[in-house]
Amino acid sequence: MARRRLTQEERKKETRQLLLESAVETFAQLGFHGASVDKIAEYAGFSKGAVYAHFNSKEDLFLAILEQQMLLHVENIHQVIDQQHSLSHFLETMDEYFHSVRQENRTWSMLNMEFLLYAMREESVRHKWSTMITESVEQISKAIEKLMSKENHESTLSTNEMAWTILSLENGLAIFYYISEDRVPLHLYGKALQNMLLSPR
Amino acid sequence: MARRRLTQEERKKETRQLLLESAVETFAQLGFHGASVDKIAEYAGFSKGAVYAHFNSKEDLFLAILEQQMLLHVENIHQVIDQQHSLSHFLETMDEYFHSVRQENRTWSMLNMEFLLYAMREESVRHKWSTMITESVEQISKAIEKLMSKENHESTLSTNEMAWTILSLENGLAIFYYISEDRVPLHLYGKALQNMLLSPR
DNA sequence: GTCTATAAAGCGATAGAC
DNA sequence: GTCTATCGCTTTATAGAC
Repeated sequence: MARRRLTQEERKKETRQLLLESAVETFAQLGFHGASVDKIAEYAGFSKGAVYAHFNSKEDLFLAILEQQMLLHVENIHQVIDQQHSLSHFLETMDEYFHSVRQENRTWSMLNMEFLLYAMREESVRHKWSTMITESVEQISKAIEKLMSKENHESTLSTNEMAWTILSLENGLAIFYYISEDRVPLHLYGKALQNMLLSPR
Repeated sequence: MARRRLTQEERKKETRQLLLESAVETFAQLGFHGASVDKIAEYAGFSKGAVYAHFNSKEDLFLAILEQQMLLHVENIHQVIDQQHSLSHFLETMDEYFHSVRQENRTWSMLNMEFLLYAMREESVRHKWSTMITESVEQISKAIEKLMSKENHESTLSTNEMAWTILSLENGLAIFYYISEDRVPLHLYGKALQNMLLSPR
C-alpha cells in the first residue's frame, strides 16, 4: 500500500516536472504573454486540464519556475564562490560559468531576460528579485573581500561595487551575445573583469 | 490650395506621431503582447481604426517605433562622442547620459529592454539590431582610440573590447537600476568604467 | 482619415466525464 | 489526475458609414 502511494506520488511529481520543463522552454521562446497554457501543455504531451490540476493559474506556473530558477542560480553562485583560491582564479571561473550558461543553455538565458522584464513591471516579483540579487551581491562581495585581503589587493572600487559590476556585466553581455553572437569578442567577460578588478601596477 | 494640402498632411503626420508616442508608452508598460492595439489607440485619444489607417499591423507599428528609437540612440551616441576632449571626460559624459536616460525617461529604458527581447526572438529584427550595435561599437571604438593616442594611454583591452564593455555595462546596470533602484551604488557606471579603462599606475 | 460594428480566432479558466 | 467540451472574454484585423 505504501509502495502504491509512493508510485502515484512519483508519477504526479513527474508530470509536474515535465510541465515545468515545458513551461521553461515555451516561456523562454515566446515570452509570458506569447506562451499560451495550451502550447505549454501540448509541448509536454498533456492537455490544458493537466496544467490546471497542478497550478492555480498561468501566472502561478510562471512564478513556480521563477522560484526554481532563482534557487538554482543562487546555488551556482555559491558553488563558484566556495571553491576559490585567488581573485584571478575567481574571475576565471566566473568567465567559464558565464560561457557554459550562454552556450549550453540558451533557453535559461532567454528565460532569465523574460523574468527580468516581468520583474520590472510587477511590483511583488520585483521586490523578490531585488532581495535575491542583493543577497547574491553580498555573497560575492564577501568572497571578493576575503580574496583581496589574502592577496593584499587594493582598488578604488568597493567590493560591493565590484559585485554589482560583475553581475551587471554578465547580464549586459549576455544580451549582446544573443543578438550579435559572433561579433562580440570571445571571453570578453573575464577579460573586462580582470581589467576592472585587477588593475595593473 | 497648397496651403490646405499642407495642413491636412500636417494633421495626418500629427496623428501618426501621437499614435507612435502612445505606442512607445504602452509597449513599454505592457510589453509587445500585453499592449493591445485598442489600448494604444485609446491612450492616444483615437479608435482602433485610426491605427490601421496609419500602420499595416501591430507589428508594423512596433517596428516603426523600433526604427525611430534606433536612429535616436545612434544620434545621441554620436553627439556624446563628438564633443569629447579626454578619455576621462568621455566616460563622465557617458555616465551622465546614462543617468539622465534612466531617471528622466524610464519608459524608453523599458522599451529598450522590450526591443532587445524581441530582437532575441525575431531573426530579421535581430539582424538589424546586430548591425546597428556593431556600428555603434565601431564609432565608440574609434573615438576611444583617438582619445587614447592623444593621452598616450595603454590597456590590455583593445578599443573594440572597451566599446563592447561600455555598452554592455550600460544595459546590464540599467536592468538592476529598475529592479533594485536604491540599492545599486550611485554613479557606479562611470566609476566602473574609469576603473576598467583608466587603470591607475 | 477616423469612426462603429463585426468577423474570426485565440486566450485563461472551469465543468464534468472517466 | 487527466481528458474533452465549453464559457466568457479579449485579441487582431476588416468592412462600411461618414
